Amino acid sequence: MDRKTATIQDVARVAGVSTATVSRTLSKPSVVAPATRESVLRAVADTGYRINTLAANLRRQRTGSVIALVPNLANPFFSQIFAGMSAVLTEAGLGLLVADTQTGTDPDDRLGYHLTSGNADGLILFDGTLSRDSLNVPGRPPVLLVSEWMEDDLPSITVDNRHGAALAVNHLAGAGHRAIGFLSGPPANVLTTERLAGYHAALSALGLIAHPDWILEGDFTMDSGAAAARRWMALPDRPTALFCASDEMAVGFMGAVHRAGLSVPGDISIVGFDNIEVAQHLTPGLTTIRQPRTIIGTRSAELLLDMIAAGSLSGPSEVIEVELITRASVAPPPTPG
Amino acid sequence: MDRKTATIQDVARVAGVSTATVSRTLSKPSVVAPATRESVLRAVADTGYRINTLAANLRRQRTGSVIALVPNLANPFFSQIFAGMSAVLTEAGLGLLVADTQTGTDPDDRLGYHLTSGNADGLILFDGTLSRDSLNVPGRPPVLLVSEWMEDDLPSITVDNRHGAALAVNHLAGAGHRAIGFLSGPPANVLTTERLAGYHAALSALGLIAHPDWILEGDFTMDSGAAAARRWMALPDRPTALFCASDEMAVGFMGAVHRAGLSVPGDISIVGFDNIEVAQHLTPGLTTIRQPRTIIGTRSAELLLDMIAAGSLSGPSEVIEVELITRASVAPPPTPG
DNA sequence: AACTGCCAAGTAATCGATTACATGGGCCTG
DNA sequence: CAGGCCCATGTAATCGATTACTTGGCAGTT
Repeated sequence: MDRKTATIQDVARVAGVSTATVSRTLSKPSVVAPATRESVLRAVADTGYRINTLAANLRRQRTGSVIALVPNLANPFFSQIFAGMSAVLTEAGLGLLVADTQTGTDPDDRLGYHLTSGNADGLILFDGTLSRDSLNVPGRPPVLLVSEWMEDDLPSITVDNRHGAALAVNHLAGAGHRAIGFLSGPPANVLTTERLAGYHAALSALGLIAHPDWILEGDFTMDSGAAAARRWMALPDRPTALFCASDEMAVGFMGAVHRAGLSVPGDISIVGFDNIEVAQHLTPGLTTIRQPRTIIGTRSAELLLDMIAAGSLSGPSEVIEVELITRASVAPPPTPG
Repeated sequence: MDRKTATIQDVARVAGVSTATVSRTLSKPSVVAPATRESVLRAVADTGYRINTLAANLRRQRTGSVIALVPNLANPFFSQIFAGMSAVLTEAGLGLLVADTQTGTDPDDRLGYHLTSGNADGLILFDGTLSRDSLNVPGRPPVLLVSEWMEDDLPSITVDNRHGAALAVNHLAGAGHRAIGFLSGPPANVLTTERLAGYHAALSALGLIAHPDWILEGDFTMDSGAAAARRWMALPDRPTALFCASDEMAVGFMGAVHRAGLSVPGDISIVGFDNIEVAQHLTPGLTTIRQPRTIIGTRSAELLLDMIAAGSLSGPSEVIEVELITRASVAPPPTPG
């Protein structure tokens, strides 16, 4: 019936107290006398009062939300991370706003916009292609860098990409492969450079060589994996095993190989990275490096909440461990001849 | 340097005008004299002023955001829809808050919370399992039901599930199949009932019968698809074709069939529903019914924006067409003997 | 009885914008 | 030249909470 919802004034009137008392009852009940508290709570129930977060946040100089800024919202890789983040943030009374850097104009502008808009108490940034200079804005909220970052002092959450690459390479070598290729992401991408570095390091440690032709370039998408497969098949001296920097590329690669009448793992063994859900349902099942995405999400939210609570732009960084998941896409190399 | 960001007062002082003029310059520039406008804009630039959305929204009695409430944030099906929604909402100056109904307690409570919290100017609801009664709260914002709804007068966006099912069945029948099964979602789910109805209708129209054993039950997940495959293989009289109510289940089904040494489409032809990205990279490529998810997202946002602008709880509903995508998972039935 | 101290509750300033209404100057018209 | 109008701008109330500061009452102490 009542179009407008009750305000704190209404509750105060009904309970016969001041608005200050109502506010206190709701935020720190311990400081109000039990009898008063009860009558306020009853008035709240009677009026159907809901706190107006906007007004509260304005007064408190906060926004009540955190923005997750991803390169591309349509990428399902993030959804599971969002779920973890959302659970933690909701618990803390914060909302999760999502936005991507591809809508509209320049990605760095988008970041700058969100940093200065004052729409968030904190930002979680997934896009490693953004310029670090964009973060130099006065009065910006705390920012946590996730996944695609490395090297510097800004608070971040990453996974151990080098170790993951080493796990993959060692597993392939363990199956008997000596010609192990790498399907990379975009060259400038940190995930690419880290996984590539891990790949090289692991090969050297094994005394194997990395032929430059064996490094194929993709962009993490399934389509780019399929394209890489066509290049691989055209190679005069094909590697017998391939470590793919993402499961998506591995899926595309396998699909294209099959379509060409070749077999995985008969003609080429494959290890992916991520452990996306479909990996275990493929034929053959995809051996891969698991990234614990829910944990990445929850830890990100937790670290950011700490920074927000501390009112600090700096905070700890964390490296999350990865794990080899063995399935059927790896077998000994084909016996020549 | 300055910890605090500039307020409208600062801009007014620098420009030598009143705050009203600054506000007007920013919101409806046409009503202020060009000279004044320019000096205000210069002052804005000089001070680095950013409008405080919280304060503006409080005054305007709106929140500046829309909540998308999905059953499960981790489900990648939604991410592409989010992308479409976000693009439209951002354009309109609104933020997209995401939340799921699984975190915390009772899903209906979660919906109720978001309806009354006053944190959103509108809600987009993807969870068809919620009770419609939950929407009966006074003073709630406009709500648009997406995808998992049917039948009533509330504004909604759906796809033509029956027609999609008919496309699938007709395609299978066209390849020569007479024993066509259906792999459903949860029985109570509207998508299930609609697609099942379409399946039955199409079979009748073709003069084919639907054997009850040929209706397998899943829950839209890959795992449930794999489980269904095991039940299918145990069937004394297996259908030679299967229409799956989701691509995810089709993926799981195909995987399990292959693992058992049978072949798709050699032993069974399959049509999915959704056209998820991986469908075209599977072996064989999955024939499926495409749902235009980006369009679902953009249209949802547009319809909701209309309702918000009109200040109305009601609005038009829309049915979005689906399309058959032909790939290699359908072939003529195996010749008996 | 007077004084001190403390606890619960009230008063009112404040967060930063928007906007209804008031004002004043310039121009046009008769 | 007086009257009326309009346009650009200023004044100040307002959105709905939080919270620093103040007040008043009661208990305990001497």
